[in-house]
Amino acid sequence: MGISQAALRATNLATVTRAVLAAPSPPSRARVAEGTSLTRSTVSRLVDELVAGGVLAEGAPDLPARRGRPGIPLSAGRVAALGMLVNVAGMTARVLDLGGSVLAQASVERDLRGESPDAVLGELLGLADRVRAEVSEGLPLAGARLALPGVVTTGSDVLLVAPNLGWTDVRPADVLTPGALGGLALRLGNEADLAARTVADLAPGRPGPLRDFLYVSGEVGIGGAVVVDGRPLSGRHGWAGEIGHVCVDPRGPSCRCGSTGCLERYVGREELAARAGVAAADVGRLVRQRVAEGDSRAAEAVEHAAWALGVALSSAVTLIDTPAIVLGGHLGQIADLLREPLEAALEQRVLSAHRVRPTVCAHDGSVSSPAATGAAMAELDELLARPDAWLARVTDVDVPGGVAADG
Amino acid sequence: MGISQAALRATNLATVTRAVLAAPSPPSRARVAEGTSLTRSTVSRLVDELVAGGVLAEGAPDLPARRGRPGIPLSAGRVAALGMLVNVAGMTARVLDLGGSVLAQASVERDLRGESPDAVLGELLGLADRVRAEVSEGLPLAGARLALPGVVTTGSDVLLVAPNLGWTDVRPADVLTPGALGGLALRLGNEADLAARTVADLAPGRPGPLRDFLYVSGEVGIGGAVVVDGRPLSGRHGWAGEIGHVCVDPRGPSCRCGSTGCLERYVGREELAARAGVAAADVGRLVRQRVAEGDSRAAEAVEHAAWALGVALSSAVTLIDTPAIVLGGHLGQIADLLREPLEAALEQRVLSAHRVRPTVCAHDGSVSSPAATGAAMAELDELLARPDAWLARVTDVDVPGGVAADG
DNA sequence: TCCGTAAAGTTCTACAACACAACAAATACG
DNA sequence: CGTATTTGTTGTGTTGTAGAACTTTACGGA
Repeated sequence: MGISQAALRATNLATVTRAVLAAPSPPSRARVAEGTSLTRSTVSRLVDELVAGGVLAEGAPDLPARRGRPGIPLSAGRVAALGMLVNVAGMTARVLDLGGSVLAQASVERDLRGESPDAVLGELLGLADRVRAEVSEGLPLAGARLALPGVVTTGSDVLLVAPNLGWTDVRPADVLTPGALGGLALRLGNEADLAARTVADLAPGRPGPLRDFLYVSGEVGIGGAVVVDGRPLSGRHGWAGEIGHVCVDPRGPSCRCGSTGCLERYVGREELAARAGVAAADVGRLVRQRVAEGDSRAAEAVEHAAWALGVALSSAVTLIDTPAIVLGGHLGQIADLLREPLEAALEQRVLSAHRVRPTVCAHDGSVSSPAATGAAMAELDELLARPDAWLARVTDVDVPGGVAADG
Repeated sequence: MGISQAALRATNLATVTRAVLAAPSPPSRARVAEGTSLTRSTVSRLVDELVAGGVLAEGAPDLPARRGRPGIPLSAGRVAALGMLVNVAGMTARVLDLGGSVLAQASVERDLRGESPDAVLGELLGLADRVRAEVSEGLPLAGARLALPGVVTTGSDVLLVAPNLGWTDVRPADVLTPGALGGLALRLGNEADLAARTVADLAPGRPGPLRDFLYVSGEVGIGGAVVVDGRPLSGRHGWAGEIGHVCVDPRGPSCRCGSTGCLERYVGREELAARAGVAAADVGRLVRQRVAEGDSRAAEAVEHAAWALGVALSSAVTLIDTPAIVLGGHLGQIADLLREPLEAALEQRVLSAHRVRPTVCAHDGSVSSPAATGAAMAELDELLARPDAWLARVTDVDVPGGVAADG
C-alpha cells in the first residue's frame, strides 16, 4: 500500500516514457519536461536511464529550424513483443515494435472449427518460431500474448470456452511453453478486447482519438469490448463485454449459449449471410456489393441487422454511457450502410441520446487480424506501465528478453 | 503528470487514513505500519499530522491484553459531511460522521411529483439549516452533496432530467448556494449511484464485503448503478447505470423515455402494483403479504417481474461481468421472492453463469433514504482521497469547513 | 519487589529522488 | 564575430521515507 521513493521514480519513468511515445513527433528532453511538469534535470536523468535500458532511443539531431542548441529527438527504443491470434478463420503470429511497426509476421488462413487445440497450437508455435527467428538479432522481446475468440480467465492462462472453435478448458501455455518461446511466458486475452486496443491506441503508448467506446467485432460470433479510458473493461472474472449474447428479443431464436434471442443470432456471420443470400466466407464485401446493385434481399438483411444492433446497443449504451460504437469484422465492412438506421435507433431508444448522441464508426479494416497487434500492444503496455522493472531486468541479465515480468 | 515528493506524502497520508478507517477495530500506529508496508517511524509522523488536522483521533489507551507498551487506538476524527436527497417520495438532509454515524437528520415524506424545483429546494434548505445547526459545535463539514433521481452532468452541477419528478435542467446550487450552506459548495449525484455506495462501503473508507455488483433500485422508476471495485461507474457523461431503460422486449409497451419495452415498464412501482392489484405506495410490503396469503395474482406479478429482471439483468451481466446483483427499494423488499426465479433465469441466459453464477441479494432496508447517506459518504471519500488538501485547508484557516475542496 | 522481555512509539542519521539555479554547449541572427 | 536563445548537464538544497537505536510502558517470572 504505502509507497516509497522507488515508487516515485517508477511513476516518473513511466510518465517520461509515455510522454515520448505519445508525442506526435520525436520530442527533445526539454519538450518532455514541459509536457510533464517535471524539471529538465529530472527528465534528463530519467531519459538517460531509459536510453541505456533500450526503452527509448536518441535520434540524430534534427536540422534546427529555430535558434538555440538543437534538441536530441527521442523515440521508442528497440523493444518488441510477440502477439498471436487463433480464431475460426485462421492463425497469425506477429512481432510488434515499441514504435508500432510490424517487424515480422506469418499467418495461416483456414477454417479451424473442429480442429484439435494441440494440433492448432503446434502449428502456431511454428509460425511463432519463424517470426522470432526473423527478428532475433539481439532484439529483446517484452512478452508474448495469444488472442482467442472466447472466455479467458483473469489469470490469463486458461481458455474456458470458445464456442465457435468448439474448444473448452484449453491451456495454450502447455504447448507454447516459455522454453518454446525463447523464455517468454505466454498470456491469453480475448480477441475483441485485444482488437479494441488497436482502436484505443494508434501504437503502444500512443492514444488515439477515441478513448471510450464500445467495440463490436463481427466474426463468426459477435465479440465485444467495453473500452473505458483506453482500457477494455475486464469485469470481475475477465469475461466482460460479450455483447454478442445480449438479448435482442427474449422470444427470439435460441442460441448456442443456452439463451434466446442473442444479438449473435441476428448479426453473426452465418446468420447475416443466410438472410442476405450470400456466401458466409466474405459476407461484408458481398452484402455491400449486392446493396449497391439494388438487391432488395441484401438491403432487407442490412435493415434487420441494424434493428437488432439498435436494440442491443441501446441497452448497452444506456447501461455504460459510452459516446461511440466501433464496428469491426464484417460489421465494419458494412458500417456505412448500418450507420444511419443504427444511429436513428439509438436516438430513439437511448434515454440520454437527445443530449449526446453516440456515434457509429467502422474499425479501419486495413490491418488484418488486429487482435494479434493488440496482443503485442498489451504486452508492451505492461512494459510502459513499469519501465523500472524492465530496466532492472535488462541491467541484471546481460542478454535481455529472458524471463517474463512478474504480475 | 510527473509527481514529486509532495505527491508521495499525499499518497501515504491517504494510505494511512484508509488503513485506520478500514480496520475492524481501532488500530495502533504499529498495526497500521504492519498493514501498509510503511515503517513505524513514517506512520507515526503521518498520523501525528492527521490527528493535528482532525482527520484521525487518538482514543484512550485500551486495556492491554498482551504484554508490551499498550498502543494508542486510532479512529476517525471529528469531520462530517452533509448528504441530501430529493426523490418522488420526499426529501432528507443528513449529517454523517467520518466514522459513519448519523449525527443529525431531518426529512419530509410527501409525494413531490409536479412540485416546482424552487419550492422543494427551498424547503430542503430549511432541513439542511436545521441539521447543520444541530451539529455545528465547531464540527467541520467536508462538503455537501444532493442525490437526485435523474441524469446529472459529470460536472455535478446540473440536473438534466428527472423523468419521475418531472424536472428538467435544474441547477440546485442556485438555491443551495455556498452562502446558504455555511460555505459549502453543493454537488449533485445520481440517487442510485449514491445509494449503491452504502452497499460498497459500510462507512466512509471502510469497504464492505461486496465491492463489485449491479445495484437495482426500485422506486417509482428503476434506477441502477454499476459498481466496480467499490465505485459506481460513471460513464463518459456521468449517466451510466440506467438499467431501468434497458430493453426487455423491443415489442413491449412504450416508455416515457421514448423507447419500448424498458425494464421500468415491467417492474416499476406503479406497474408492479397494478399487476399485483395492490396500492402503489407500499408495493413491496403488500406484495409480500399477499403472496404469503396465497394470492395468485400477486404471485403471478412476482413471477412476471422476475422474468423481466432476468432478461434485462442477464444482458447486463453478460456485458459487464458482475458477480452480484443487489436489489433496493420495493424490489429489495421482495428480493427473497425474486431470488430463486431470477437466479434460474440468469443461469439459463448468461453465457458464463455455469462457471460463476451471479448472486442476488437485497439491500439492507433498515436505513431509509440510503442515497442521503451515500451522498455524504461521497463527499467524505474525497477527503480520504486527498487528506493533504484537507490538512492544508485546516491549518490555513483557523475555523475550518470554509471553502470547498478543489476538483 | 525487581529485573528480564516485549511491544509501541520516538528520535536520529542515512539515503534517494526531485527542484532549483548556475553553467556549458550549440546554434541562429544581426 | 559577438550576442541572444535554447538545450542539456552539473552541483547544491529540500523533502520524505528507511532503518536502527533508544525510550516508554507494560507483563511475567524469580
